[in-house]
Amino acid sequence: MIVIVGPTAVGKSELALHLTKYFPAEIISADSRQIYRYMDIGTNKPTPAERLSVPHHVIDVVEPDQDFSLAIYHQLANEALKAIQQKENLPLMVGGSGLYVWSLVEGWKIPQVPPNQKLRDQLEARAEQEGSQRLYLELQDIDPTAAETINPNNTRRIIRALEIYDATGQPSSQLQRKEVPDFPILLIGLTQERSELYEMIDWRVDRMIQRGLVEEVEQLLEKGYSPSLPSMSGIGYRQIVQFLRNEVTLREAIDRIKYETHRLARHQYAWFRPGDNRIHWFNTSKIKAGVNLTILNKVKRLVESFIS
RNA sequence: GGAGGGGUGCCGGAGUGGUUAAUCGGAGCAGACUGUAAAUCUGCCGCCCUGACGGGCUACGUGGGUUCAAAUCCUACCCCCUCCA
Repeated sequence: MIVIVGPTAVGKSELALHLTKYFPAEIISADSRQIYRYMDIGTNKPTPAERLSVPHHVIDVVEPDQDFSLAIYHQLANEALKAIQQKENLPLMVGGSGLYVWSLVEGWKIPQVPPNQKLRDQLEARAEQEGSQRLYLELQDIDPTAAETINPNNTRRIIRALEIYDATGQPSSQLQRKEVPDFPILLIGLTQERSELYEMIDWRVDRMIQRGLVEEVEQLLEKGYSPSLPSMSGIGYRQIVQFLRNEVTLREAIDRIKYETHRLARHQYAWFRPGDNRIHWFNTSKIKAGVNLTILNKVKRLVESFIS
């Protein structure tokens, strides 16, 4: 499997599409937002034409009001992977959702404990009243290892750890395993100087507006999707909803989308570190239109030697 | 021409004599992460020295002044905004 990682807007998809011209590849998306149907512009999904020319997996897999999670992603991506491998095509994973990427690349075994909404509501209410510290103390008691890595203020993660204990009687830290995949993986990372990346992001956000992001959000609202859904809380959607409710001007909404996307890019670097030597990094700084020929050729050679 | 309001750190915006390098928000920087992950959460954030404690320097439009002490009071000047004409 080839995996292309990096922050949003560096040109991962573009590079991937170029590669599919030279190799019989199919793309597996590792993007936590492109999974939602009807959310095309704001998530910068590949175009219908692109998706017609190359099979794309794990895109448009759920309705905006359906639950999604790492575990579901893990399963879908694994199924796609097996199917591609059976066809003897080259699986090409592309995406910026670090959690999703590493879960596959490192072969995480995710604790099979689906969300227990009743328990969650209950614990959330308690956190509200008694403070998350109280829950944290309980977690320390039953799962000290997990408690060590969870901040006492991070109610959401405390609750999940408690939820796992509630369901299995075991500390979540005991259930976390890795099973390294039995096939070789080539990791390619794209990076770019920070200020240039921010410019690319800003440009792309402006284009999303031109392409009709506001209308896309209006349509989602018309279809009855609540702004409080996780899907609608994604960057671009949340801010446009605020604009449509007259809480901010369009100008402000656009600025916020840009800033939030900058933050997203920074967070993505926490998952894909330029110092991580498992990743073959390519710097696209100073290159106007994303991926240029030099980099494409280098990557091509790398892939060629990898598959031979 | 007349009346009034205001100039604070990258931006917005508190603060009206000392405990203020200056609440808070944004931006920026750094980090955690195994069923919400574009989520949730954490740290830093004037400059210089220090790993940290701490120390030094410069700061609230500009120049004077009052005071032991001023972003906060007085004064002159510059600039901005609103209303009336």
